Amino acid sequence: MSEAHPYRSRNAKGVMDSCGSLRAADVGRTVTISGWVNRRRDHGGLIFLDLRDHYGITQAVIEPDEPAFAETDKVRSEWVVTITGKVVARTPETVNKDLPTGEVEVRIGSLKVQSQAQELPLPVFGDLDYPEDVRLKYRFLDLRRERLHRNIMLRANIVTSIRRRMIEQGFTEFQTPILTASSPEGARDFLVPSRRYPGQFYALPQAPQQFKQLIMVSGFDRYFQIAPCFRDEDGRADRSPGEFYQLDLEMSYVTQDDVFAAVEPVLAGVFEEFANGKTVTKPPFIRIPFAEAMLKYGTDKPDLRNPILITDVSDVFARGDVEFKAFKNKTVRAIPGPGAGPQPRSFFDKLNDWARSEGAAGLGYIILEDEGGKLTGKGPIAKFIPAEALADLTKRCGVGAGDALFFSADAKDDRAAKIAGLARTRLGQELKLIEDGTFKFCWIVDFPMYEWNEEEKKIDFSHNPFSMPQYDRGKFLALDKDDKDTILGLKAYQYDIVCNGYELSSGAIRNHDPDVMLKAFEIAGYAREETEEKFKGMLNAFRHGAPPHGGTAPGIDRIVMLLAGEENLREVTMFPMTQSAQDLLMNAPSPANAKQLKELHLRVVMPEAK
RNA sequence: GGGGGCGUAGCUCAGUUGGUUAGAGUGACGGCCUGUCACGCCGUAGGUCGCGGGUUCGAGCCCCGUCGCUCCCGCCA
Repeated sequence: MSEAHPYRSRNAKGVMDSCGSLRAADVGRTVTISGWVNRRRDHGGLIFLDLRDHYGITQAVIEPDEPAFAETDKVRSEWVVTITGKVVARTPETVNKDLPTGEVEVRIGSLKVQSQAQELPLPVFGDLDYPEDVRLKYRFLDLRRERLHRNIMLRANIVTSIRRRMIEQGFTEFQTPILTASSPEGARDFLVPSRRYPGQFYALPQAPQQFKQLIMVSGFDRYFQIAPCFRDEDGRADRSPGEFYQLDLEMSYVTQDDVFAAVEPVLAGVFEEFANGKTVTKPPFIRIPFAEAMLKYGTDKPDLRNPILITDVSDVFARGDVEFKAFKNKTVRAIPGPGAGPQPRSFFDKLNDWARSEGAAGLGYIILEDEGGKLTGKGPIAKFIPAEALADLTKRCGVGAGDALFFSADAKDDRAAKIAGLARTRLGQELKLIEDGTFKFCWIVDFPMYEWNEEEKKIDFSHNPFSMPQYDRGKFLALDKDDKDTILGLKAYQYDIVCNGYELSSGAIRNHDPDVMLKAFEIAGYAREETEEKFKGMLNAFRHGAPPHGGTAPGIDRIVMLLAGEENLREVTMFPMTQSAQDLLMNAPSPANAKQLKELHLRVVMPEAK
């Protein structure tokens, strides 16, 4: 303790002083603290500096007859300074109750400028909103601001909590390669050219999928990793372009229920820890089969805070006494609008316009009114629906006088379901029915193994090609490519976790049987030799004793986004790219020089100008 | 790849039907001010109205193209 520290002093207990540490108990001490000048208030004779660091804000003050006055007079916002001075108590009327350090201030005895700041493109002080490109280019300034700084710390704390909870559940963290092989199916890969093998490429992992399965085959159990995942796909508000993080996990000798039982307490626990007063679904989370989700919610990621439930009413419009031609021979889904009856005509017109903009033919509706104790329908299509049919509709959809009922109709089931789902969300928002202050979890289970690709007229994997089909092994191996209906009806041990309308996690019980795997890929159009070649390592492993295994991979970024109350991943990512996948701070991507290209045996062919 | 929104001072924004010299707040700079904590008061500087083209006597405003950011569709096993 003999030599003074150049930036930060310590108290008698050896605890470091900072811009957030000083309290009334420190009055009388001489301290050294460093930080950014958050704000400067010049009273001519008297200068106040609010000094800010990671830990907080402390007011410093100096009077004109002090030796350090001239130096203090020079400093501006965001300069970095070190001050040494005496901690004094503020007079009662000058205490700032909004600051934890507000009972004291530091009298500047000496001040050293460590770093100056040019005029700021983005003020750190204040909480105004600024353009995204400026925020990204000057991310280091944005990160100094309270909101982002808080979000990033929240993220770090959440990740720490997840690690602790996983380890407490008996999981072990393993690292997996970043430079690996490209895999077919799925998203577009990022490729890394090989210097030593001309014309050959590594790929960045879209997820450590095959590695975690190999870890299970290698005899380890209960793997997890906060894993970076790379996918060359375009961004969305809830999907970063290029890269993101997953809580990747895998377990051996487990059923689907075992995976659920392992994951639920971790997610529920971490949400409860950071929910900040919001309620969280208690495990076990309810399980909704995919088909039921598509019917009742019109999506495989339902927001259960929205009380609206969709009902299939195709049969009502198929009845002989219902003569509404536009709905005949179509899938018709009814979406209740509780309490929407009194809304003005413009409300219904706007919804109809919106539905058309989503590609629907429109959004039909009837408004339900009480006419002398009798429930009647009003609106453009009400006249086509006789009383008996109307009674059936209202009973099945659980609506009454004062409510409205909307209809999504399409020749194709999935399109009718999708529009109904969008309408459900929109109605929930417009009618303010979405419950606030809660995180509602559910599992979506029994995803279809395959789906029909209309464009290419072929069968595709609908989700994860490594999932185990829910089907008798012998019958599966005997399937013919022409058993289209059977194949498209197959379900997989494939499941998602959904929270408040966001897909948080996707997982499966894996297919660890090489014969079933070859068959599964064959059905999706991959020749056996092709599958052997693409998954050589994994198939080989499966032929040397593979345990049944399964897992899932919750998205870290989305978990943090939900807990931070943000609606965009960039608000919880330290150094995000733009939606068009550019890093404006580090200037990536950028051209490679001739030497680099030569070493990699690459030549650039620019796209032709339009 | 496609559709919508936005783009005016360092920053946040206003800008009428197309009409003289494009404004305000904030920040910067200078002056005044001893208890502020969004300090206050006075003054100064700061603009290729994203860029290019067109219509017009005249364009920040209208038209076409283009660039950037963003939201969405496609895509995301």
